[in-house]
Amino acid sequence: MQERYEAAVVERAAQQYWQQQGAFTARERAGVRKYYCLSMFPYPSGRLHMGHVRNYTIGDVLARFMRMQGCNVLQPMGWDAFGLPAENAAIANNRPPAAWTRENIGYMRGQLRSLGLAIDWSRELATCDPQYYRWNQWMFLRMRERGLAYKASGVVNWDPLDQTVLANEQVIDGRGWRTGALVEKREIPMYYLRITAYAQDLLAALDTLSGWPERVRLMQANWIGRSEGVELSFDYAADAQALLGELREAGAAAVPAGLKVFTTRADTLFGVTFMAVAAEHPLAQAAGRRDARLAAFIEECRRGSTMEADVATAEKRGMPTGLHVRHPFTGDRIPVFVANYVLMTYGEGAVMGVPAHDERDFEFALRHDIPIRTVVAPANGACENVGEAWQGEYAEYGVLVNSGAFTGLPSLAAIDAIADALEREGRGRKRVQWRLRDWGISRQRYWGCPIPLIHCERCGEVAVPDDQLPVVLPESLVPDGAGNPLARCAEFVSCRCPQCGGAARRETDTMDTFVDSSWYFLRYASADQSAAVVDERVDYWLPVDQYIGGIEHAILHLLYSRFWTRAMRDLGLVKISEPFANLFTQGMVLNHIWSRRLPDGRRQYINPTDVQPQYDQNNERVGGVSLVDHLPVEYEGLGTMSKSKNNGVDPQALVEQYGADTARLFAMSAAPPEQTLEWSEEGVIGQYRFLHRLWKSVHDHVSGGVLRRYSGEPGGPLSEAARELRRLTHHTLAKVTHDIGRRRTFNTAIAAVRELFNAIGHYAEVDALGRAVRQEALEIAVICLSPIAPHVCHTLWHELGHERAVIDEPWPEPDPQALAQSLVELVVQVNGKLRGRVQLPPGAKSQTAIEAALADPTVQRFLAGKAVRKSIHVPDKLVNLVV
RNA sequence: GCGAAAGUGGCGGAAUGGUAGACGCGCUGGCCUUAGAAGCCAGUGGGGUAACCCGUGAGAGUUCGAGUCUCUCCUUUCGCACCA
Repeated sequence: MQERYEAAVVERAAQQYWQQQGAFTARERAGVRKYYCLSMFPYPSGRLHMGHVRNYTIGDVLARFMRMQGCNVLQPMGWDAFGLPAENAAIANNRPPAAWTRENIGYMRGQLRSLGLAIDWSRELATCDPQYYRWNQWMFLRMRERGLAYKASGVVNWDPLDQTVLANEQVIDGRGWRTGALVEKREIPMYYLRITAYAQDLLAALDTLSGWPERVRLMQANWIGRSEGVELSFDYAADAQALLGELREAGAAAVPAGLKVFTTRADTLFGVTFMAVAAEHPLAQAAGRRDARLAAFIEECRRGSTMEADVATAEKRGMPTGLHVRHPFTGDRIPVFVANYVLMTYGEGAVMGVPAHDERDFEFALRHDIPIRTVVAPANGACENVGEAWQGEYAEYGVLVNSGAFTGLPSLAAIDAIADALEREGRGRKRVQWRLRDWGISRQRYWGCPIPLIHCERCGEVAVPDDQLPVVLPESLVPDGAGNPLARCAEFVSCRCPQCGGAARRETDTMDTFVDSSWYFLRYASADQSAAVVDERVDYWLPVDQYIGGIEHAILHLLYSRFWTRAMRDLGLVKISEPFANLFTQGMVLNHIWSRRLPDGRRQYINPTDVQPQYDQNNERVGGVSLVDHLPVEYEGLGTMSKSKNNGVDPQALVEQYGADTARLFAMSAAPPEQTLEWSEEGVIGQYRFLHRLWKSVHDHVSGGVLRRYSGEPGGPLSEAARELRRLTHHTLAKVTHDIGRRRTFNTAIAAVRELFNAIGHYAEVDALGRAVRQEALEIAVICLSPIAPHVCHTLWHELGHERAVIDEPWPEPDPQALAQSLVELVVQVNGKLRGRVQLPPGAKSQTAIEAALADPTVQRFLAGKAVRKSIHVPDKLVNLVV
């Protein structure tokens, strides 16, 4: 055996072996438990980043572990290849996105291979491949036939200079990223998928996803946002009626009969003192037509981005329309305002304002001098103070006051009574409101899957017939940032109408890339099937047994995939409803951020590898010096690794310098996988050293001759040291099995193996029996580590005298005999504080344990003169004496 | 703004409601070496000669016992529908 560990040699040999054996090619096998292990596929951005390394290592550890547990494992890989970054690169390099994307895939595939992942590469797919996206188109048309896909108008970010639609990411502080122009909201026609038809199912089924993190289920439930409430209509007062009548005569579009709102707090109805409508609301638009100041305000609301975070954090502003509605019970005139915080996309685009019982309405009322009417009092009777010296709103449920016939009812009963009364008069009804909106999939962008529709002047909108699919995206175009080059590509746009054969125009919008990623996990099961989107093999492999990906996908991607799977189920294509049985959400990878301000005011970010940090007396980074130009740089704290902050670490350099096993070991050991991981060069070196020591330890052991591991056969009694090493060996095996298999805490599994390894280092028995015990300890250490550092363990396993590869080794069971102990230590507490320890045989009775505890001299000192009032005994663990 | 999570030594982190700080990084001392690196041994939360005392973002509460459960607050991170 070679004396020194050489990562490059070891890793090349192991990877070659796996490839020659076709070790990770998966086949359907009856009677064997299948395990479909999937990490979210990468966007081919150019190079792997540490987040990828973390993601794919987690998946690989589980895949290899489950294989050794006897499962038929499938671990595939593919490319989420359509998207915006390719267009940005195309603009920057003046090259088509296709070329850039395919080059990146080639490079990153090599990087993934160098990590030694147990992937079945025969199923590789890329979403920009026409043989993949044709099925996007095919399924879109099936959904359209069933009314699951439809056309409607939607709001987008519009750059008035570039005359182009911007992604939210391209809006920076309300301005276009290239032009700096103030972004506007603009309505355009687009296609939607009716995800809301599945809202109830998507919400209810969250309860069945026991293999998902609770927090993800909560986030999805909140996102879907079911709320029960009352929809009611406020009649227009004379002023509003007159205006709307004028408009009607002038031939304006249909104007609704009353002002409809949705509220979860119908019990506060008598406290309504104003109404607020969104700027896009028809009533606001109507009022704006005769009031220049109002029109200017509405115009102002139109500026800014469509992002909800921007809308919600913007200053709450409003302006009266001068119009009024009538209260449904009292007939009071209520003024209508236009407000920038009312969303046209939620509910009816109008809300009733109850300042006394809603925080936002309260602030709005103070600013606009609107009366505040208390109609709900706390149930404990302290109602007389409410409504006097106003400190703030009372937003809780209570008992109704000043509410006509409903006065005295508790809130919940009042909601029912008010809903009933409204319904009798035909003014309202109870209904469920969802926060979830239908999924707009149209993108006015080039590098995506074409929407398979044709616009014909005679026949209208016509579907591309199935036998003409796929509608292939021309790959030679180069976008320039202004509009969609597809729309300027005559060969693509001009076509024949499939119905009438006349000249027609092809739809040039492409699909949201979330469409591509909403079903790729199904395609892997039958990746070579050219006649159908999926075949019967999908029933064997699906659902995914373990899905692994970043927490940032907790809502959108996972919800869209759940929806898409249901849509496919209802099209009769798959039998499952839920695609992912178990979900694991990994944390982000962080690194320090360093920057400095350039003379022209821009901020320049310096890669942490090029910075020598300076620390204050508390050892905190306060600043640093660039190693390149020796000028000072400022510390900005930790942040997720990103191109924009220039704080990424190139895994390639890491693999070249230390090897894939070290990179994998570091990614798994530095933090629990669900939490953020802080990059640390020192931490990497620590793992590298560990592999060297492990190698040397095996080398020193086998240089004395390889022998069969101790397995409990007679051969003379074991020494105390040998028994202790065996106990730790099997304890470690049990812990690693539990930590990888159940808890998924790879960091503690690695720590346990290191503990075992430290004990092996201190173990000095040299006779045959003693060496057999060390052989056993080393073998189990290697097996335990093999899913995480597979290359070095592949070689070490052979060196320990095995023909069969470690990946084909069954995962061992801990030996209960080795684990048995003759004495266990119990902790003794007095009033919950640690005061002593006693040794007892396992399973000692409470009385025995308490007597032993009382006999301990330190314990006695703390008990002196006090009576023991109570004693708690936790078997084999602890005694607590209460005095 | 709304939704979700996280805060423990100098640092990353460990701890089924039961010994706070496993394991590692860093640091200190020693061995080895011509020297350095690597390696090996020992030590390493704070205070105190010691017995002990204090310590898990802040404040309350539940409990025999709280880093862990509950509430309030503070800070940080993630998501908010056209980044993927």
